[in-house]
Amino acid sequence: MRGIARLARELGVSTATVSRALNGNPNVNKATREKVLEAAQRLGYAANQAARSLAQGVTHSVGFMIELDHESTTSTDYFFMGVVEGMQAVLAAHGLDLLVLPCAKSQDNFTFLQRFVSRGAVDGMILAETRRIDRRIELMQSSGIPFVTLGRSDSGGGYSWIDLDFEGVMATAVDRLVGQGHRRIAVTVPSNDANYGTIFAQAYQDSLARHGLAFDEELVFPTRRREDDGGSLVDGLLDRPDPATAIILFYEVTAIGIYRRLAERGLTPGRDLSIIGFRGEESVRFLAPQVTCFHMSLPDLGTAAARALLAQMPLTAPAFSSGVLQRRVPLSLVPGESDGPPASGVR
Amino acid sequence: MRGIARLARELGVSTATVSRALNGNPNVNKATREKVLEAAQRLGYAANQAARSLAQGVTHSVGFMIELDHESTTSTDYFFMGVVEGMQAVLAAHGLDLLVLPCAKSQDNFTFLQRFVSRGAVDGMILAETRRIDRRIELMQSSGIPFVTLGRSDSGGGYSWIDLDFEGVMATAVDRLVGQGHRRIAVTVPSNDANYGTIFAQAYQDSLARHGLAFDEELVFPTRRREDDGGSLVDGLLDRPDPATAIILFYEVTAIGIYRRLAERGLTPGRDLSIIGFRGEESVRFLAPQVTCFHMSLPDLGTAAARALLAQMPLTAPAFSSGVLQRRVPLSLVPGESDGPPASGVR
DNA sequence: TCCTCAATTGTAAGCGCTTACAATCAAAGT
DNA sequence: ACTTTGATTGTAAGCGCTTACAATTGAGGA
Repeated sequence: MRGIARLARELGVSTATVSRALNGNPNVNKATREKVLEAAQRLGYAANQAARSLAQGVTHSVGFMIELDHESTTSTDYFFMGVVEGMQAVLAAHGLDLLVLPCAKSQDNFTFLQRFVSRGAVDGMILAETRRIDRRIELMQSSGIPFVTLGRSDSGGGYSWIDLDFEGVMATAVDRLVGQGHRRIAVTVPSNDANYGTIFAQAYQDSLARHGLAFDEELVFPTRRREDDGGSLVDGLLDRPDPATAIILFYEVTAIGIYRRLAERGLTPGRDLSIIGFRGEESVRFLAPQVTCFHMSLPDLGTAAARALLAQMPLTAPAFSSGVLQRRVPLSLVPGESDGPPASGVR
Repeated sequence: MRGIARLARELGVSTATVSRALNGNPNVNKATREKVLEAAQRLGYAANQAARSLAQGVTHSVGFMIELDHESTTSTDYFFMGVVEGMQAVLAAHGLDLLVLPCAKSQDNFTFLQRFVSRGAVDGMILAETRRIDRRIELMQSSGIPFVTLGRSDSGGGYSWIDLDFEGVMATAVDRLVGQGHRRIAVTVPSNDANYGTIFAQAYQDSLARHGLAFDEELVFPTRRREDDGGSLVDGLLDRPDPATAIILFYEVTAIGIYRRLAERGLTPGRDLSIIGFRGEESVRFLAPQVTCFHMSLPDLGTAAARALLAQMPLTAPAFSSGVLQRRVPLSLVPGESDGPPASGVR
């Protein structure tokens, strides 16, 4: 005999009483409860999770599905760890376990998610790297399991998401550059199919429009998260009749290639070409002159996601707030020396 | 009625037959099996995980416990993600789910682990960031659940671990430097309590001894994973009667601070001070001259860990190989220009 | 003294799935 | 024609826990 039954026999009470004592049910004599808890402690007892889930119909755990993809932002340990830290803290405070579920890039992410969801392995789900069109969202909606996405998508109806405030960042960056006198502002966008690329590009267009600046498709450069892409970029920017004087980078690492090529051409970042990075990354912290970029609290992002999820979970949702929550987490500008007024005689 | 019972009724067979069909039990008529599979597919059925685990006494999932610590090695660029990639692939190929379990730094990691283990939430466990003395190992051993650690420890008896080949790296680095003519070789070691610090330091001593070089405690510098620590280091190295001419870095980022300070002193890396980094990190890839360092395949590390675990799991263990597996994953030298013969007139 | 009621505990029916064992049936053997 | 045998399916007993409901007990009230 094992598990709760063993405890029950040991103490001469029924399994029901043990269960109640262990679960904080008020209908247990105080003395009995203590006896049970003591014995549980002594025997190193912990309720079997499968049995518990089966009986309760609830797992007390939420999944965080991530995709293993070198190219993606969320796949850097730093980003991931930071976000998870925030999530974990909030969830743990509500008695929920966070299970990070890594999906291989080669694997179909829809099927992957479906498995966990339809098997009832989690009570809630957080999805990362949302695509512009993402079937996972409809899947989650039809499953009825609470979920939140880290990133917006065009799929599905109203659902909860947390995203970076790309619009705010872009507006701030463009405002700053325009204020410095720039008129030809280029931008890099991610070359993958994550939705943030589209959003970033759109925000760029909108910001230009707000200043009455013309949108030139040739100033939009799809780049990968590799520093090398910075080199050719510089040539593309400058070797044209109407060169750009500033650039906003989605991936900050691109700055490394840019700096290098600028140096080769005898040019100086911040003077001959103004550069603003999106999210400050560690690899770039050491560049001189320091890249002007935006910072954010990664744990806060995780916290926000976890909270949005909790708001939908029957167990924890405060009755009043259970609903769709959509929020853009702001980033704050950290001025460096990589931007400034455009050199008059460009080139 | 739901679950398997629903399917059974729908098809006019017993739940036992459905279960057998779904699980690939050979004692099912081929036609029946197809009928069942078709219906399952059509109705989007997937077995409830809790029920399955309870009945089988097995979860088909393994945990990978990590600790959330921004400061540590692991929180850099792409360590965990790479490792997880390898693990996930191997485990998935054996029908096992990988659950990454993040433990907050503030949380007691022993208790954290104990919860998952004693509740029977996983069939196997992989532990990261092993300490020199690590109670988790005894915990796992007494639990009887198969486990592997990423990193060695002095705790427990014989158990499976996978670790980096610190000894090999150190030997190669020292050999190389000595070959170039260096006699005063310094080293940085991590200032935290993870076991790899001790191992690295020991390997350093051993390698020196092999060359008959004296060990000087003053040439061992505990450093954090911050580039800043490189600066003071340079002064400590050079401003002494008997300056060091080379240094081996545990954290490669330290090179950034070193380069900076060397430049301030008008000195050149590779000429005035030879530098060899341990594991090549993204943040340092861009330094010029390029840092001589070691590279490894992160996924291979994960793969090795997963395999070592599988060898202990009754379901998957090939009868012959179920046992303790201890392996040091080698790294390969990637020569840069940060090392070379010591300048004759040092300083 | 008998009854009511609240506090506490026990009984037993599941939760959804697996699996040992029994049952059925048709093909094959004698 | 009758038994044997293998293939296939059904029956039912759990897996360890929760929980509705019934049972017990003692205190307080009529």
